[in-house]
Amino acid sequence: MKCIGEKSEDKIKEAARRVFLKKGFDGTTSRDIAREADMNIALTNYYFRSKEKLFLEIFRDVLEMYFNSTIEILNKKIDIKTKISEMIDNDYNMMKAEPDLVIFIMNEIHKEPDRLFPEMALFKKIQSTYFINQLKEGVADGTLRDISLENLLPLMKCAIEFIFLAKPIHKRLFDMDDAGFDIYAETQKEHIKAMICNYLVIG
Amino acid sequence: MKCIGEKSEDKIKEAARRVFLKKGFDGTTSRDIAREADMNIALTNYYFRSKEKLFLEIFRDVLEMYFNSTIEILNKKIDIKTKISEMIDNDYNMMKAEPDLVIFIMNEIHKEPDRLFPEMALFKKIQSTYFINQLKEGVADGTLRDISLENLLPLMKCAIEFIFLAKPIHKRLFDMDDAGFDIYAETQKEHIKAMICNYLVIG
DNA sequence: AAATAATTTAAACAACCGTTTAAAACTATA
DNA sequence: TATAGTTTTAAACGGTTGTTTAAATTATTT
Repeated sequence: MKCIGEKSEDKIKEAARRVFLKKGFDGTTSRDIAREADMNIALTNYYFRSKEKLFLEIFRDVLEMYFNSTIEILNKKIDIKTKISEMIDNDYNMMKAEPDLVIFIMNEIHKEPDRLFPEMALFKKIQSTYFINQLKEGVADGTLRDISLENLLPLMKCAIEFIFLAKPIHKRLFDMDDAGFDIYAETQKEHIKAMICNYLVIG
Repeated sequence: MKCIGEKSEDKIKEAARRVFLKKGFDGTTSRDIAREADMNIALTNYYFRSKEKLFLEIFRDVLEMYFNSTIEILNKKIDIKTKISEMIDNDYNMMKAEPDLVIFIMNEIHKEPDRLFPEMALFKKIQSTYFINQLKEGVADGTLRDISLENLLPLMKCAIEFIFLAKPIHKRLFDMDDAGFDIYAETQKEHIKAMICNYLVIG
């Protein structure tokens, strides 16, 4: 077997991931992928049978990557304020490292909700993290405001992800370049941390 | 002139708007639009010259619609707590009436930020609303927390828009049907109102 | 080294894309 | 009612799409 450099299959998958994330499924052609991977166009189908199959494989990976770090943090045995701060930092770092990831997920699911969801396992995991107990206990003993996971989790995610989702709009709206946006995003991060803790933790 | 029913030009534009919002520019074919409008395929180019020109016209309308109601509310002469509540209600109603609108805007801009922005006029309008004065005054006399419009405005928008943007995910994640989601969204709306006012208004 | 298997290639496939054409059908004016 | 102008039509255009083919090349096994 040829072992110089990556295996062709992986090269194609990584190239396809980049192109799909940037242009979406509909905006990506087989030839785009082949060009990005610097490989012959027939190899996509040789290794993955079809553009659709390749896409589904990548989408599953991307969705798992999106949720896994969140689940990990939710399960940490740390106090709730620290956990919220870590969650938001984690989201912030993810959006900086993979700015196309969330808009890609949301848009592809929006266009065709049914075909894209994997087995329930991933979702069950979120429903049963240690964070849920922490929240329930805090609400029971009166140290935390009465709020469900369903409502709290999106509050943690939305503020950071939203400004990155609408990054071009915010840059234009508030006259910022990329450096200015970075500073802006950091400020936003601290606001949302303070705001949520303020609201959630009583006393 | 034939005056029974709508004019063909309007019929095509409205059909195109529906299809574009649902499937995006890349996912929409000229034949999709013709079929949705129940018209011959050549008429799209007869009235709008090209798919691209038709799209740009629609995109401009949609972007304006998105911002105009926000600007209107920001300019109202009402107290800041009421204004925040109205802003969030307005967003909520818009997301219910036009669930495809925001993800459409964000995704199209994400794919090609440069070509899609109209003249600066719309953006200048947001920069100079009455809300800005309200905020600055409140910060100056110590009744409001020190926060910029750039940071506050997205906080108002993100919570509601985000859960609708990720509606299929949230439905799946928390095991809700459409009725369940509606209740959930209403709860979220009240949380975000309380949370922002709590954070912003001192004392 | 010969034979077998795996990989890569250029070329082609039918189907579909956005767009154009030229004739038909329609409306308005004289 | 004849004529000019507008709107609609079916059919076709060249180009691109995802996918397949069969031959060429490379790697592995005998």
